[in-house]
Amino acid sequence: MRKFEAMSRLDRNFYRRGDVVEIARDLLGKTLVTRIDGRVTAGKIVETEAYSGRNDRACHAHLQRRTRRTRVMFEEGGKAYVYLCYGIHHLFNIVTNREGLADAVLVRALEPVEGVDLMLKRRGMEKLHKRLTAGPGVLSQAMGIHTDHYGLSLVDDHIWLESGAGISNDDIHASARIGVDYAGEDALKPWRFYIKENPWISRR
DNA sequence: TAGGTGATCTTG
DNA sequence: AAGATCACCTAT
Repeated sequence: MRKFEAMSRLDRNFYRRGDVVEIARDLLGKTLVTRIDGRVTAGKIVETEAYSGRNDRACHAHLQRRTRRTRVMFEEGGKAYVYLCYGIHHLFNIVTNREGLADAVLVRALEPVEGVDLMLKRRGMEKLHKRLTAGPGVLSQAMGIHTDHYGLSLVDDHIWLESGAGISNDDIHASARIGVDYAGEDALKPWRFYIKENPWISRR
């Protein structure tokens, strides 16, 4: 039996709630699962960042423009927003909120749960090391997520999330988001969340 | 600390 | 049409 089979898949009501910051916190401890070409990999989410389409210059959709890249963020919550960053890295985001309200949560780090051998192979690594899934670019590579998955429903059978034991507020640390200095004062919003003391987060 | 890499956005 | 920018990662 797989470790996550005792859990249950998050449904669309989880993603369609209106408070993206709350959802970013709730996502800690949930398990992200991919089944690609019939092969399953899974990891527990240990670090996230919230992005709001309104009043947040760090969000790609904050100007309300629906481009080929930002389009999915305006769709109803529960879909994958994957984009290419710095020409190299595929970053995986979870779209939230109702149609027309463009919020998303970036998944920044995972603790490997299943399919470690396949993750290592995708990463070109020999041995298990924190670098396997600590960081938004590397975790997407380990899980096999790339821009072909743009717009996929997270209630479907390719990429989805499983519930898990919740993380108590005492065990969650909030801090400023990483790499968003261009956003001015919005860069100071404490919208990065991670599980305290967890060895798999992307930065200390 | 610097450089790679390509989509996206801004400027002229 | 060209240049700047960018939710990163790896190796010195």
